Amino acid sequence: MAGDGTIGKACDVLDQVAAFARPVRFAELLESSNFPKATLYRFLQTLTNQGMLSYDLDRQTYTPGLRLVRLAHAAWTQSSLAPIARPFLDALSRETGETVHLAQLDSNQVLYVDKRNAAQPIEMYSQAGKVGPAYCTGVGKAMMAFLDEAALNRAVSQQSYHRFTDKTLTSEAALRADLDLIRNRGYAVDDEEHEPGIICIACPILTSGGRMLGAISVTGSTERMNFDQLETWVPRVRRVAEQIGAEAQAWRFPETRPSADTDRMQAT
Amino acid sequence: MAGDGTIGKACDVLDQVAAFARPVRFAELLESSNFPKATLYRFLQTLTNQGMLSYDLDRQTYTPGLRLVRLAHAAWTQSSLAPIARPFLDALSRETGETVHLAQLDSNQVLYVDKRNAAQPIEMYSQAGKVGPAYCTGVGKAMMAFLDEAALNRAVSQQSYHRFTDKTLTSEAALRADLDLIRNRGYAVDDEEHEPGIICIACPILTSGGRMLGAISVTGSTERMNFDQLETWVPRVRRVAEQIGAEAQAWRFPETRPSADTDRMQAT
DNA sequence: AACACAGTTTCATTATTTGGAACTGAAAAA
DNA sequence: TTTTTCAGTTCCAAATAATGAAACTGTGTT
Repeated sequence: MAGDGTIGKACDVLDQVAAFARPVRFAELLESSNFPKATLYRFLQTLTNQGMLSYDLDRQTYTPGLRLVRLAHAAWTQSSLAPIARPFLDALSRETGETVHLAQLDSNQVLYVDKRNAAQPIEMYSQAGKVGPAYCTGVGKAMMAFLDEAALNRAVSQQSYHRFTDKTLTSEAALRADLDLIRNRGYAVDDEEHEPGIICIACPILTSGGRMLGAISVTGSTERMNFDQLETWVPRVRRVAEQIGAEAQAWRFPETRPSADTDRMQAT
Repeated sequence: MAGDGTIGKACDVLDQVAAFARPVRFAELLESSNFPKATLYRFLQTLTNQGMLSYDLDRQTYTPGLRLVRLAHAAWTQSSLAPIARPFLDALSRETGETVHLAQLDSNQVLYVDKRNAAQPIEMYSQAGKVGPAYCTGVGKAMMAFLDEAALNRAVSQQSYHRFTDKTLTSEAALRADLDLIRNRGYAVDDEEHEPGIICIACPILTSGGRMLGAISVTGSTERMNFDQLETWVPRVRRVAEQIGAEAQAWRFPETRPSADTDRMQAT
């Protein structure tokens, strides 16, 4: 994955800082990277200077910078399916009363780009941007199943196959078998493969040409329901996925995108 | 602002793509940048390759990439005041029933990092990441007023002073005068300077050492209230700002940050 | 068939990055 | 106090990567 000259290296550094998920010291980064001291130092300086990292002078620590938040807003608005999918997610969430996720694939990981939570309806951004494993989540498998062969091979080979529960698929072969099944029936299932007690169904979002754009899922808990009940929703979820796919295809390009930023700022 | 070697240029390109706020063609970028064709081309390739941009093969357009969303999640969680401020914003929003903003300064612009909206309580991430002008918003002025002299000079000189309404402060002198006032009384006011009908009060968030971290505001509309009513909330807002400042100072560094990622994923 | 034009590739030149090593300053150990 | 240690910082010749003018490609147009 690495290695586009200077820019690639700089991105690696960003990822590394982000990966710590807490403020990091120079020394810690030095250890976990394989850049020489001076090189890493200069990268950190430059990135900080650019606002891609932020440096706490007192504690001498780095964290990802706010400029990323600004840029991500644009990314979320333009590159993600979230603005298009929003009304559909709202509807689906209302109808099912369950947690609904919208995800896309990033570096063969699941990137959650939007969410509706049954219980606690706030909590949005804390989820958008979160990543998860692809091989043991409904959305992850739904997406992988509809990649073209080359991309699928890459994706499948890059999974970690960590055993989260005793139902987790822990081999490439098992995953491939499940993906074939998913491709045939058109939806994926997560039967407590990632977290005990959590089950879900997921449908891929595809263009009419068959290109995979993302996936949506409805999640439930085994305490409140079983699979048969959850699968009741499959036709509805599939239909929503189709609608999102169709809109995504149509939407792109009224030359100036109408108003992805939906609500008036009213800020101050 | 520009010019840290290759990395700086790459960041410029990212900003440029983001600035279009819609998918952009190569030619459009070429026109608005001053990079030579081949140079710009290679930057776009590399950034796309890294997931910092995404490229629509069909339409031949670039948009900011999803990797930014992933990185921003980390930035928001770690570098912003949002996780610390969350409960305070919730409370303030409940008590006042008005729109509440949390902002920080990024490139001398206001970056909204969190929000509670009176009317429509969802809508979070669409706001987090949005930027606004500093010289004509409550939070912007509250923050600028408490910058140290060097930073303040830079900030003041970089404002655009565009006249949004006939109450907008449109000169450096007028702004500086207002900032002095704000510094003395400890809070800022936006009297329809950005949008007609929208008024707000804002308090800076400071460390005990006086370093400015951000600001919070309560916004109202002239239809429903006047300034006297709104200013009733000043002591409360100031207190919340102080609490957030104190927590921010304390929080940073239980060596492994307890759990910035608050809620269980339950994803799939 | 000829043209126009957006997008892509090439390659010798130029400028930047690189990283070993030496330096600094503050804090811990003697 | 003096010495040691070590994280963080600076330096500079060598190595590498970025540069950009110009040539090319291929798609869609006159």
